[in-house]
Amino acid sequence: MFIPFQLLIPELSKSHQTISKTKQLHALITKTHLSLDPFYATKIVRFYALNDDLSSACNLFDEMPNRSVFLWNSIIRAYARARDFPKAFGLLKEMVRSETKPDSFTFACVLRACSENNDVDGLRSVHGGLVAFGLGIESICSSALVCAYSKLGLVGVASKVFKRVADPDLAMWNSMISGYGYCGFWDDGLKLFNAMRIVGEKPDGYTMVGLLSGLADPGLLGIAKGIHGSCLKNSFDFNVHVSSSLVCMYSRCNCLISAHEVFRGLLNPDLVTWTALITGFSQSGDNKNSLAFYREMNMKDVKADPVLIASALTASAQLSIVGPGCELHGYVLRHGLETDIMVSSSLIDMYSKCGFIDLAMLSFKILPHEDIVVYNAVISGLGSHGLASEAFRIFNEVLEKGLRPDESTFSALLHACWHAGLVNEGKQIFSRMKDEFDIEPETEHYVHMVKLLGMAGKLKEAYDLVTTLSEPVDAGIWGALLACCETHGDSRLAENVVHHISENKPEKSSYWVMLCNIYAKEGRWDEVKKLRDGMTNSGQRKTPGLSWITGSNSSVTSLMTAEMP
DNA sequence: ATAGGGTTAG
Repeated sequence: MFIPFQLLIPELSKSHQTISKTKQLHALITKTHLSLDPFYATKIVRFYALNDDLSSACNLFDEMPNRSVFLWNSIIRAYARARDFPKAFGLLKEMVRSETKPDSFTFACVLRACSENNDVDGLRSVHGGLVAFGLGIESICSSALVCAYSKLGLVGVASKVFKRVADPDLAMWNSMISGYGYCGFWDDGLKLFNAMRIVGEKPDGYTMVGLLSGLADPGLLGIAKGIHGSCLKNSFDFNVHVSSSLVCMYSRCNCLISAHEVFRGLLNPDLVTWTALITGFSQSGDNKNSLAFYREMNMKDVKADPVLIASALTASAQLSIVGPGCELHGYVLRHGLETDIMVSSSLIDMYSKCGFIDLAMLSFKILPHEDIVVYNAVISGLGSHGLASEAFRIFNEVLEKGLRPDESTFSALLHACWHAGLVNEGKQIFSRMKDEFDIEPETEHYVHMVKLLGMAGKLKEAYDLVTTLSEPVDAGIWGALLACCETHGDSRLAENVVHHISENKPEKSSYWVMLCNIYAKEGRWDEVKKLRDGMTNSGQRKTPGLSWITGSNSSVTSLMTAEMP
């Protein structure tokens, strides 16, 4: 097939071309010397980018003697979208030195790349660059800056940029409102929303989504309902993004009844909305309903994608029933999703949480081993089955591959050591994590260390480790230590720990119950009675779930109701 | 002539 010259312009005007047509168009403009005009090349670079053939796009770009802003922007955009940020950055630097100067669109594109790449330093330097080109208060650059800074959590800097813009347009208002939303400053978002209406700017769907995205606490349900009402009044509930945000927001606020209500009001919920609902139920602990909704969705003509499959697999893992997980595995195989990172790591996690570590390993073995997330899933699976040496073998594979372990990798390894009672190995990996890999231990790492040391009877060492932390120490860490005191019947240390906890979190009655248990073991019933009366008087009779610390709370309940000798 | 900045699940 050959493209005649008369068809060049019509073919270039299309929005998409196959890779073979793109190559023919490329050849055609080279032969006719139309490649001297960057207009044609710009179109073809776009086609290459849409076909994920960046090296051909780059060859064409390199051949071009004249490069317009359009041509530069399209090649930079192509690399930025393909997440080859070093190349996109390099091209921007080259462009700055060239005769064609970057414009606001060039910078907007690179700014987005910085935020997707979590590159704060890059962001600051691009910010400096665009100011040098006189684009510091230009609206496209400013809204891109506000978004990029807030996505990286620097909402203060974002708001400084915002305040310098004299007459913000709708996109600018929206960027700042959703910026506050990402960072959880819903109240600042709401203030800005009101300010926006005072100056007569009409909000749109983006504005509402931005406002909703900041709400993630059951305590904010009143505010949430208010914003929901305002969405209804303005008919924004017909916007799929707004309605899906409403479903997510109610799920985050743990109000699944409202999430479900909003969902049921939709004529045609899309995949995103289904996922919001299914994930919402799973995250609130109602995994049965989560899977029921997944089945309901399958009856309709909505096709699940990797994100949804991963979420449904997580729900099955939490139920520890392998049946639905196997069904999902079948779907994964039929649709060729088994190499997707999210899917495969949840599949490994599901099989190991359901007790089938061999099936987890089987899913792992067929994968191209190149992502730390998948390794973390398998290390954590092996560890929770007591197979610590296997877990360490996989860890060494990570290092041999040149992959960088992250905080979850170490969390999984420490957990593995705890399961297998490998105190020295645990201590060793804990220091390597800091010294060799430069990862600061977080609460979960300390909890694992305390459990590891405590279970081995090294209560004093565990206590010393906790006291090296700066106050306030997370109550979960003290709780883990207290559980170890309970196992070993060390009431002196337990009293000390409870004292530490009650300085920060006096309302946590479960810790008092554990101390109560320790006294009971020692037969100090007078102490038990004192504690129990004290708790009854302060209305703290109910014991919240302790399973995450002790593995079971049945002994606690029986003690609290038992008659004392 | 050309595309190019702001939103949603995980």
